[in-house]
Amino acid sequence: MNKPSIPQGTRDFNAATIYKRNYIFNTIRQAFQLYGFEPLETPAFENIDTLMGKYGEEGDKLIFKILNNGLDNPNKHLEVTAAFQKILEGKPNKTITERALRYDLTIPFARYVAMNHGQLTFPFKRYQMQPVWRADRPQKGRYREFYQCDADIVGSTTLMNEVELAHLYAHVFNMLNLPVTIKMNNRKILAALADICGGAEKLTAITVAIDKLDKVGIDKVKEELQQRLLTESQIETIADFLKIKGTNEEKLQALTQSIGNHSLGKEGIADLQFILHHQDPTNPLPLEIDVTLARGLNYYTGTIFEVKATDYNMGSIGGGGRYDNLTELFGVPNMPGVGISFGVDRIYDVMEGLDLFPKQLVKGTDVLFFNLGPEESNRAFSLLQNLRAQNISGELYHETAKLDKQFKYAEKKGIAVVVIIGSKELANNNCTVKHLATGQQNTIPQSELVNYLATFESGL
RNA sequence: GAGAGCGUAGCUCAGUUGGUUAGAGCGACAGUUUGUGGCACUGUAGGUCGUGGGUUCGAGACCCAUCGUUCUCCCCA
Repeated sequence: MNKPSIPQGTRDFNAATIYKRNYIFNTIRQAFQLYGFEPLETPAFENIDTLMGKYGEEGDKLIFKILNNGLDNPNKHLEVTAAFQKILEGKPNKTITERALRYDLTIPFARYVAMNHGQLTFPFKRYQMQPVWRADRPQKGRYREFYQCDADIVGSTTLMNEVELAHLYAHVFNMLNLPVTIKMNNRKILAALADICGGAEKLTAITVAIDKLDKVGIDKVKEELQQRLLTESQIETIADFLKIKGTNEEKLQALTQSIGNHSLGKEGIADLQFILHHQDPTNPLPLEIDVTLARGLNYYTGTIFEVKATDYNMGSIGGGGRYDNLTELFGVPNMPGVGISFGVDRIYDVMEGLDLFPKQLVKGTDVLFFNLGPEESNRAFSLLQNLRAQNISGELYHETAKLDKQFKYAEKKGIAVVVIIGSKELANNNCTVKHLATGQQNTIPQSELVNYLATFESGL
């Protein structure tokens, strides 16, 4: 028999990991609710049409497709064979696959809004915390199954939404004690730049190239732009644009000089300004204008966000932005929205790497009753049930065994208190309660155990 | 989609230019006179060296293939 294994890019989570993950989930969920978002859950898989074509060509390749059932039906043999031929040509079709695993939470949300816009109260603010799946090559900080936590606002164009989301980002990372930079840019600025440099159709080419600036340097970016058939003067304009540095205010000024005469550029700059000016100047958010920030998902139209941990080498741990026409893809126009996403798995990796998790997250069972014989354990069991009725968690050692063995079990499981009922205690109707961390122990009447532990527990 | 590294005990890893019966630490289990844990000591179990082929008198080591895994690029959270 083969050794058991799990699929590439997936993980099992043990108790200690889950406690820590839940710490992150709970922090994010509380913040979402604090800011007035309501929960939504959507299916793990969607109709393949819902997902395909929404994430660009690369994205389509990374969608996990689900094979249809019944392909082995002899009556459909010819049809299936022909359909499979199309798959080999790179064209998925419904004979072979008509469902696919969720790739992110934004598109399923847009699909939900399009289906239910008649019943929803706008602006609709929803949060969603569910796993997504990508057929990517796993590596550091990259998994094939991972959680996203999204908050989106649809049905409203006001920039106050962006302001709220920027504060929400800052709030969560502040609660997690995780230092971050929230990078911000605006697609209108990039669109204006593209327009000035040879036309809107060059937008994707330009954004892909300048997004690489901090990785490959200015010369390589120029090279790539040359290959993408931009003229010398256009490339120089872009190079000047990329030289924009300094504080956010300085960047805004430089941007105004560079593309401020262009109507779209002017709008983009004003948007950034609005967000930056709506914060407490005595306690500013870690916002940073980054003119090279582009983000791949092609449905963004306005503000774009990306969060990076400042003290740890990891890709972005959050991202988002404004999209004006997302539900139009599903036949419902005029539904502008803006949203952000938290990458829980990467946040976990960063916090683990920086040792930022609080120490007391792991809390095992409260009490272990020792098992020192049939009658003794019988008495212990009824006392245990009394404790459970008072919401004090406990267990009885599963069999009669030597004391040191039972002590070791309690220790390994992080149990704080053991209750010993042996022949002496049984005869005297009392019990010995020992606190493992301090080694202190008291012998008390069995009837007082619940109260004793209740006051003890509240002191923890 | 492109490239690189690594697969030896449950875990982390040694293993010399190819040379007898493949080792350590941790963990597990048992014991150190059966009512007090962590420490220490003693002992036990656990490996067809990822898999298949090849080179060789001889392969854990060298070669090829294959599977798994980690990392980088692409892209992304």
